[in-house]
Amino acid sequence: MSEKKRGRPRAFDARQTLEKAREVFWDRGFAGTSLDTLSAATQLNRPSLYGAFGDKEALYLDVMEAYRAESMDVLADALDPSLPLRDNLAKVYKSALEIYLHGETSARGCFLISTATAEAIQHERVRDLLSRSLEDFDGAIEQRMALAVERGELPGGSDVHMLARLASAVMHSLAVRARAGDSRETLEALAKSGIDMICGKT
Amino acid sequence: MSEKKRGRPRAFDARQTLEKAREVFWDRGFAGTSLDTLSAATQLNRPSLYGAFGDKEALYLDVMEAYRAESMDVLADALDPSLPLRDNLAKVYKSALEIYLHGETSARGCFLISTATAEAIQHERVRDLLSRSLEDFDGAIEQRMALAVERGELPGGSDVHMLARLASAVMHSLAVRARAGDSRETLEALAKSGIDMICGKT
DNA sequence: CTCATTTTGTACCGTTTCGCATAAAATAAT
DNA sequence: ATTATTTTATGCGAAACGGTACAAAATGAG
Repeated sequence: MSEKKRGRPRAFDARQTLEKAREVFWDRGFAGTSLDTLSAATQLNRPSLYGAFGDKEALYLDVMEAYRAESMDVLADALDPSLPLRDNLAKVYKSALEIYLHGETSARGCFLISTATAEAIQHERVRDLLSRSLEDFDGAIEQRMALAVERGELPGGSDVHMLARLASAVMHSLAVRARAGDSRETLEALAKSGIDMICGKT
Repeated sequence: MSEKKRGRPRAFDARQTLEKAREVFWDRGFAGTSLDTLSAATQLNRPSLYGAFGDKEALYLDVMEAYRAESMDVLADALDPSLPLRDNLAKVYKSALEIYLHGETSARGCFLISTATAEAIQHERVRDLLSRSLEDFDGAIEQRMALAVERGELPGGSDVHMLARLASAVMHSLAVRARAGDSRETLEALAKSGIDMICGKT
């Protein structure tokens, strides 16, 4: 690791650059973001962007992948098996809303649902990465729910496959509604109802 | 009505033009669609588009509004109060999937969720119309559910406000997943689980 | 020091973009 | 027929677009 490379050293951090690029894509979408805007936001001129990430689609895919990976980390955290399933779901929705409700002019919602869906038809690789992201999310929740059945937190014979996808469905709705401008209170109420519906009303 | 106008008559039908424009926006998103593409799809040259609808954003808003209105018609149909609530929801999801799963290269999902969310931050009027569309949808379902409580289809004291929003949440998820490429079978299974969850299992 | 290698910054290229100016065409009113 | 009015069609123009060529700058290797 970290063998010193030969030529002129980079004057930027790739990770930070991806974060800056994500901010812009998040607000304006993929097609709505120009390389000039990206260049300004990242403080990198276009040739440097190309050298480091390739063309605009490749950069966008990198940003998507980083978002997916971070989301899975946050999810894994929220699904801590030492907590009750109900608390797990509450943490999942709470951390999601923390992300969705952040934004400068208006709440930005989920990066993938708000921007990748728009490109999913024309850009197959975007669609595939979006699809994989949704699957991974469902899978992690399902895994935790399977454990909940073993422990008796959920009734034996529960369809954890579908329960997990319903839990994700509530998240998808939170994402869309946040982007549409719904208030935090409204969204928290939906999250709470979703938990009650999945785990039983106490 | 239909008083003959003075000048040269239009050689196109505004309604059909909006439908053609919608196809293009649906596949490519708002920012990803150029006026040339719209012009080709609608068989109208740009000045005619401008004369009839205004600029690209105004045209997109017209398309959005038409989609919203049609969706509400389809929804009203599905919510026919002479049917059981369970059948209503089944029709709602079935008719939604009919729309979401149509597409040339890939399933297009919901026009609003797939394309309007991307623009919602930068274009306030898009965000507002998106928000109103979601509210109207929720409201229509809630109204039907209130009736269901009166009739004893749902337990007395049911929180129809939240139940309706959970029913919508399943739809939002169907929309996102359809756009991501999920199969019809997968989506129908989610719809069925959603109905069971809301109306009770059987 | 010299050279190879990599990144940076400027400047540019060809294309596409949105929007409009202008004139021709088609109709109703007079 | 002439005029007023509206739509159509061609085509322009300035700006923005994605992408790259090229030279200067900054490092390690020899």
